Amino acid sequence: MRKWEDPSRHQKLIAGAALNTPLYKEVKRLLTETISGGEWKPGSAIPAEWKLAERFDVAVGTVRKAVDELVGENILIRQQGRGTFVAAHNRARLMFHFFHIVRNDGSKLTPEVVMLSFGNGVADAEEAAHLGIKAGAKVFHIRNVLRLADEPIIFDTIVIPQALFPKLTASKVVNRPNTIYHLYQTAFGITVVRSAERLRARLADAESADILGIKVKSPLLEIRRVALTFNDAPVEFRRSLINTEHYEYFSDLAKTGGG
Amino acid sequence: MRKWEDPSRHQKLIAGAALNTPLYKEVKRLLTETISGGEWKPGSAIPAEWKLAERFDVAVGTVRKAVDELVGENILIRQQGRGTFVAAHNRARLMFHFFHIVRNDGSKLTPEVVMLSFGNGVADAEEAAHLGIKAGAKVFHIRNVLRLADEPIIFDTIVIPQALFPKLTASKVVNRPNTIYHLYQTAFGITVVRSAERLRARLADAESADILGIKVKSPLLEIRRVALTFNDAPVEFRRSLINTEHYEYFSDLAKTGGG
DNA sequence: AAGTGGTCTAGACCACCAT
DNA sequence: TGGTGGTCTAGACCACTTA
Repeated sequence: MRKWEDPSRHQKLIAGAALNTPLYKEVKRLLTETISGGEWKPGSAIPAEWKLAERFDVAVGTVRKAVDELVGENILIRQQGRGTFVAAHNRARLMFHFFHIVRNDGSKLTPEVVMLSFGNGVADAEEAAHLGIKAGAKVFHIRNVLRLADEPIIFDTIVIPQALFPKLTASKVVNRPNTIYHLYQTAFGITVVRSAERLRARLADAESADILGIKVKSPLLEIRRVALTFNDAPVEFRRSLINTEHYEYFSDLAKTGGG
Repeated sequence: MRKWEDPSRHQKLIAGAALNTPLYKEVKRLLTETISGGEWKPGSAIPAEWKLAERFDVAVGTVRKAVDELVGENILIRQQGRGTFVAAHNRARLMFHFFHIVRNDGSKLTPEVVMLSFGNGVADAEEAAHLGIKAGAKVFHIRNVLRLADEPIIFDTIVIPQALFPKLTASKVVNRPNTIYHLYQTAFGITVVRSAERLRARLADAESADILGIKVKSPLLEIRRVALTFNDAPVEFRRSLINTEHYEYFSDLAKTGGG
């Protein structure tokens, strides 16, 4: 009997998943687990598709469909002729997927990050809700100012649970050789895969006006971002205040799906 | 000779397309042309996949890959057991893909649209640039206030080229039975398929403060949206001013690709 | 030349919908 | 019961990278 003639192997592979789960969804889940479990490191290649097909005892086409979705979610990266790689955080990736500020003329600049403070603290109600932890749980608060073209444009407050980032110190943050998401990934094994953002307009208070070098009551764009890892588990809550006099936030939706 | 043994038929189908264009991209282009050309109307089913495969002389899998991308771009809608349909504009579609305002608690309300004015005019430099027309070209200006929970929250100014919407009148806009994008689609054959948005914070001037029932110099979120049809051709430029005291703009990126 | 992903084909069977 | 999309398989060949 050839394998596609055996109706039970599908259920065997699934082993506890919901009934009627497509095989490729199950393969996708196994791939995701293998990545988040650390068997394949960020930046390295995963096995060739035919090897994965053999390992999971499915057809190559089924593996391809699973990989297709993970590529669409920016978790894997395909390179024709080279292989398929686990996405690693670097400046280019951060700028492309997580930095949505452009100058009025549409050009995109890389910000210079200056840390203002690093502190131990506890989560307030809002922070706790966004991070899926209890109010009062220990967190780190990191405040940065982001400079574009030598002007302070963005005032960031980052909140992360101490439980996820044990023994993080200010010096580790300041002396990181790469982006902070790269630090999360390499030092704590936490990969940020997507984010959800909420935006509103507000007036600058005394502190943010001082930091951004503008007048009190100037208009500011406020972004609240929750950064998520696999299975939509929250990792970081970030509040950004942006002086949009010469910069804008852009949201190009769709365009993800096709070519 | 079986058809997959004939290496020339691929180039035959492409007929002038760039070299090495994948077949499914060509099929996608033909599907898009057939839709925008009006052979298949919004809301109606397109032929079954095996019929399309026969019509284009390709395998069903190739048709599926082309349709996959158009589904990802919200141009086609698949319904298992029923068929594949050309996406039609309606309230649900508008709310899901083009209305990104939620209440602070995350709930989404349907706005009540009240038209303030409808006028002939000419495009200024900014409007012309966004619409891909010449400054001074004739446009319609439509101003609306959008009410949520009986409060005026959004002040919209819509700019559309008269060349694309000949003989549009205020009464057609006011008496439309459905959304304005549905009107574009049914009365002018123009289907909005996606949009690109830029956001910033600004202070309310006298007019917007009056319309939104807030104080002058209150903070407002400004959205500039360009709505696009097939091949990214611009259709509408819209400037929205939003009172974000109790409402927010949300941007959930990714999540498009996978499930 | 060897290895990888990208495309294309062909056909089986399943799940769902309308009738 | 017939028709549709959804899944899965199997295998061919192409395009690209690396050595």
